[in-house]
Amino acid sequence: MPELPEVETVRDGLERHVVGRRVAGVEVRRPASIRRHLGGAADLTGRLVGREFTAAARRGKFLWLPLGPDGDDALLAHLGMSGQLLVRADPSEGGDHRHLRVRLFLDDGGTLDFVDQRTFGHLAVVDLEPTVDGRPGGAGSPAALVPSPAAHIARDLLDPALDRDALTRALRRKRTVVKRALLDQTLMSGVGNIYADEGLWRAQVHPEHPTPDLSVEQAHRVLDGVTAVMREALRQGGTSFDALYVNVNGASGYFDRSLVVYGQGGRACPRCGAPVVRSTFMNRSSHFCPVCQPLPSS
DNA sequence: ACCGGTCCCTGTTAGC
DNA sequence: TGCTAACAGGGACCGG
Repeated sequence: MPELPEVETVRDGLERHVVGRRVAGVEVRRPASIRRHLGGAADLTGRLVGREFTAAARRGKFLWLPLGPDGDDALLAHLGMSGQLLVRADPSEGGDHRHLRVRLFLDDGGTLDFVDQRTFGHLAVVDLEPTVDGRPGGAGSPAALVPSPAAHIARDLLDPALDRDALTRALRRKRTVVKRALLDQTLMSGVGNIYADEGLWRAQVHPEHPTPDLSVEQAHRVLDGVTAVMREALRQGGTSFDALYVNVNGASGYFDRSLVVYGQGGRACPRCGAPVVRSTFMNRSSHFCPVCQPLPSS
């Protein structure tokens, strides 16, 4: 499932392979994949054809490609849990992907294909608006602009413009439990179920540790743990599961081999040997070591 | 304003 | 073998 490292891998691929190219046509095969674009397929097509992709930007799990020449709007993409953006040089070679939802024809004969099996992802053309702090909108963003539908999303843990001390304070002010806070995209963005579990294991903090009870040191450890695991995943090209996620050119990441707790229920904790516990929480599964990550005694 | 619960959606897999 | 149910989960949305 694409979280920050995977989306950043896609962003990097788009920057290298799509920026500078122009849209020649749009084919929407599944209207639900553009459900967030008010105006439908015709309007989406009208706002894309003839426009040039001038950059590839990202904040958390939101990706956008600013459109030239004006650069005050952008193609916004969210990959959801199974979305892929595949660059193809010649779509007539080989068959279309089974879950091809939207195809953008580029002016040099290639395509940018949006493929999404589970359909939580979407594309839209949206206006950009100024960031509240005047800093660049996110990774790869050349301007202090952010897509309107992503303006409520907080900066992510790898963003140089992130105020880490303010985030630590905000985290401890929350009246919830730490894993829920990690997944709250308005507090910090980019963290999903996988990296939340891995980061909490590193920090030796229980997923249901109440946020107000986190010491400053624990809060730092949690943020550092999540940041570190995402950086390592990014270096390895993102996590991949059963080929659902592939990067912009179709190459799978391989960080899944390095996962310590996620999906490892019953396996021995590499730190202490106790069996990793899998529990259900927030309609999601949580994985943690009950010995290394004890709940605080209240 | 903040918080927690629900639902959306589809393909795969486990279990009877 | 064939069916059903569980499962995967980001984020919009809504009620308290």
